[in-house]
Formats: sequence, C-alpha cells, structure tokens
Amino acid sequence: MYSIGALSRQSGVKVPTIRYYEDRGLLPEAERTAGGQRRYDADGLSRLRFIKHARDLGFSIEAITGLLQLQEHPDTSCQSAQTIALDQLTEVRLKIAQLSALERELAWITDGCNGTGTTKNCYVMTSLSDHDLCAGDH
Amino acid sequence: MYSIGALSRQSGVKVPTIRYYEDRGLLPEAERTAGGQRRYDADGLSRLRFIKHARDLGFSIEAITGLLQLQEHPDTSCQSAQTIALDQLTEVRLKIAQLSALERELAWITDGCNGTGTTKNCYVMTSLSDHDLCAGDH
DNA sequence: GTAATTGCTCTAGTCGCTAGAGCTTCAAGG
DNA sequence: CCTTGAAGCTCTAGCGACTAGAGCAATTAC
Repeated sequence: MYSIGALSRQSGVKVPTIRYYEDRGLLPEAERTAGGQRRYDADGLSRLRFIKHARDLGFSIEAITGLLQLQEHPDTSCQSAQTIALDQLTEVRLKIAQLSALERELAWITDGCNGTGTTKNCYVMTSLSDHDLCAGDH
Repeated sequence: MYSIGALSRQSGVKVPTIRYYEDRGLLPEAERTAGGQRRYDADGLSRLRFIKHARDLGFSIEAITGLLQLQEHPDTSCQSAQTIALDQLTEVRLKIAQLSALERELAWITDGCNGTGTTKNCYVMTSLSDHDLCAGDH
C-alpha cells in the first residue's frame, strides 16, 4: 500500500494533482486509513501511470475519461480508442501547422531587425503595427 | 471618434476583450462621453491593432506590455524589442519540437491499432499503460 | 515520547478571455 | 420632443488543468 506521497514519487505526478484527478473522477475515491489518509495499491499506480502518459501525450481530461471507461470494458471493440487517439493526432498536427506559420512570421520579422537601430524605425515594431509587412497571412 | 463597438469592428477584437485589455493596462483608460461610454480615436485603433497582431503571433500580454512601453520611447535602442521577439521565436520553436515528438508517438500508437480488435488487446490502450511500447521518450 | 514529515481540506490564483445578469445611454425615426 | 431598440455599462463567474498557501491532523522514525 502506497501513501499519496509514495504514489507521487512512483508516478511522477504531484500530490495535489493526484487529489485533483480524484476530484475530477479520473481516479476512484481512494481507500483511507483510520486517520483519513489515502492509501493506494498497484492498480491505483498503474491507472495513474496510464493517466500521466495520456496527459503527456496531450490528451484532455475528458478524452482520458473516455479512454478509462473503455479500459473497464476490455471485450468491446477498440475502435473508439483508436478514434480518440486519431482525433488527438489531428489536433496535434493542426497545432504544429499553426505554430509553423507563426515561426515563419517571427523569423521574418526578427530577420528584418539587426538590433542596432532605434525603436522608431525597428522592423519588429513596424511589422507589428503594419500587418502588410508580414510575409504570409494569419 | 469610435464607440467601442466600432473599434471592435475595425480591429477584429471583441468588445469584452477590448475592455479586458484596458483593465490589464494594455490600452490606456479611454475617454468617456457624458453618459460614461468609451470613445476612441485613430491612435486607440492603431494601438489595438498592434496588440491584436502581437497576440495573433502568440506574444503574451506581459510581452506586449513590454513592447508597448518600448513603442513609447521611439528613440531608444530597438535591441529590447528584438530580444522579446527572438524569445518568442525560441518558445514557438520549442513548442513545435515538443509537438512533433508527440506527433511521432501518436502516429506510432495509432498505426499499431487497426480498430478491429478488442480494447483488452488494443495497441492504443496497451501503449498508454506501458510506456516502454513508445517509440521515443517524453 | 517527541519531533519532523507528510497528510488533510478548503480557498484562491494562474492565463486570456467569454458569458450572462441587470441596468443605462445613445441614435434614429416619427 | 418622444419613443424604441441597439449598443453600452459594471460586476461576477466560468473555462482547463493545475498550483500555492493557510491552518490543522496523522504518521513515522528515532
């Protein structure tokens, strides 16, 4: 049996975050000692690791709730799980595309300034004032 | 003189967001009519456009505050402006790198599942449970 | 037995807005 | 001049996923 601190060390998830996950229903209500402290077993640890891994991959709490529900029905089709993961992949790719557009703009803007002039004539400042100086659209 | 609604249409920034920017100190306190409504001039509009453009490029409110302060001293060196922009570029590149790593993981995980099995044996589910099945580290 | 550590609950703060309630002011038409 | 409807006002609360802190109770190691 682990205390919440031990679970935290084993999983890499901070103590308040574990309590937050319980609050949000990702973790079942933990067993308690006579004094009211939470105690966990190996199942609790593996469930928390699952959650952490999914969070690290950018899944939302809501998506993880869905995945955990699927996990509790091991004989149903895994198509739903794949759909959740593919949706996440799509979102990640979209964000990468958006950030890449920003990267191009920022590189363009910073390239136009060598840092030696004054703010008044600075390419960074004028670019932000005048959208037309940008390379692409956003 | 623009009303807040007119300013909103001209800038593409929503009315409550304009008030929020004023609250946060990005915009100076607007002049008011006798009845207490905000009125803006061309300067207010160009300042708001500057803010919007910077927000679109992902600059934080704090970074924009810095840029606006620089803008008010047009004869100082523009090195600070370039630094803020380069910092932002670095952050964007870092986020892209992180998301690209996630993309690889998610693609790997979803590729391993054809959606026809059961949850119990689903590669998506087992990958989330067992970190070692991942392609890289994160 | 005592002291240090860890745990508990509860509230509030982070960021950048967004939504809603309940009220007042403005501008245009008659 | 008066009405009406749109647009404005302030204030509070909510989003997501935590994080920080106060003030107290339980556990554990010596």
